[in-house]
Amino acid sequence: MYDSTSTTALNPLDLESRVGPNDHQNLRLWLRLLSCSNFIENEIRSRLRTEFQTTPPRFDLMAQLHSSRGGLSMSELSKRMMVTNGNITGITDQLEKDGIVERIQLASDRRSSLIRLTTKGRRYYKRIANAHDVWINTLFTSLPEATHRSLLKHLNELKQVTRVFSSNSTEAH
Amino acid sequence: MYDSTSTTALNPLDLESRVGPNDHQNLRLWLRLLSCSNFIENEIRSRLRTEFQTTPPRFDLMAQLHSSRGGLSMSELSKRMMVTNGNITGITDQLEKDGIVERIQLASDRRSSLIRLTTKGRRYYKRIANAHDVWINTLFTSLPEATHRSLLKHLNELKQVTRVFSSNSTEAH
DNA sequence: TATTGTTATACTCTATAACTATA
DNA sequence: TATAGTTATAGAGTATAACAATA
Repeated sequence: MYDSTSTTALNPLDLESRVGPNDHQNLRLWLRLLSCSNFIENEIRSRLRTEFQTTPPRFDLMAQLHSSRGGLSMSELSKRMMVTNGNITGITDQLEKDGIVERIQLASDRRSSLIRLTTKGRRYYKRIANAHDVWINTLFTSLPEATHRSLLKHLNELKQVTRVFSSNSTEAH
Repeated sequence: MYDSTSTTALNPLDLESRVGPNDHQNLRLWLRLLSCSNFIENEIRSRLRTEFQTTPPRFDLMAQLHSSRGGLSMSELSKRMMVTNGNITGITDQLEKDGIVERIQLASDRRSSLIRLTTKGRRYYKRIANAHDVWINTLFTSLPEATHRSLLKHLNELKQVTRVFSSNSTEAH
């Protein structure tokens, strides 16, 4: 049974251990989601650090820039990464200092600038992204195809549902 | 419209936007999982802060203690929360200073101590946990029952799969 | 020798707000 | 007036390692 509250070798004590038999199914689902996500994120954080001396936020910023060849504004990065402008400035400063990204002044709006990967940055990003792909593929390798498809579909539903919720309560932070 | 570049209201640009058409399905699944989890976690972090002046790690520590009435050792907390002993010491210090937890010296092993919620701590925890339940229930409320069940089941599979992976490569950190 | 927990340190991320310069 | 981005600051989490006390 996938949902036993007792602990076996396959159900180690972790974040989810805090749910009791009377807890809501919603809480149970949330903790399970969180513990999956935290676990994988910790693995990745650790490898990014030891193998590439970088961090998830920096890697995410590079990935966002890589996926939009023309570059992105600070505000756009801020929205996508769901952190404040000030924090984007900080991460961008570090990456710029290392020659990985550059700020391009815009003639059209002189308040704004476009952030882009440099050539060096693009090479650096690709090396990390390749390793990252291997990590993820290894992690997910023995997940059955049907489970994979189901998760992809249903997590998308969850995403829609939570977005709607939040746009009602915490509009545009 | 919260977004410009070719995105519908139901698919806003976010972490997941960085996947391109050629990216692996595994990467796609991971980013979807991460963006669900981050989004909910951000909501909760924000509410814990503004409504209860606390943080997810502190709340998690309290929850772990609450679920095991007798209390837990620092090492046990460290394992469950997947952070180092030193960090558990820090969080415990803060909670102890606020009178929420207490350290109980053990006669059986004088190196170790048992961390327990105080009476005040238990009351405080219950207030937060109740609010937390409401938040989670609200977030998940319009998720169809079948989707819920499917996610619960398949996330458990994912959990097993990733655990196995990690115990091969990073035994007992 | 190994384990429990503490201390110290350096770094990063986060949140908030005041500020500038443009629009 | 509103927006883009910067600066400043305080606080928290994280990783690492050295350490003391005990097993």
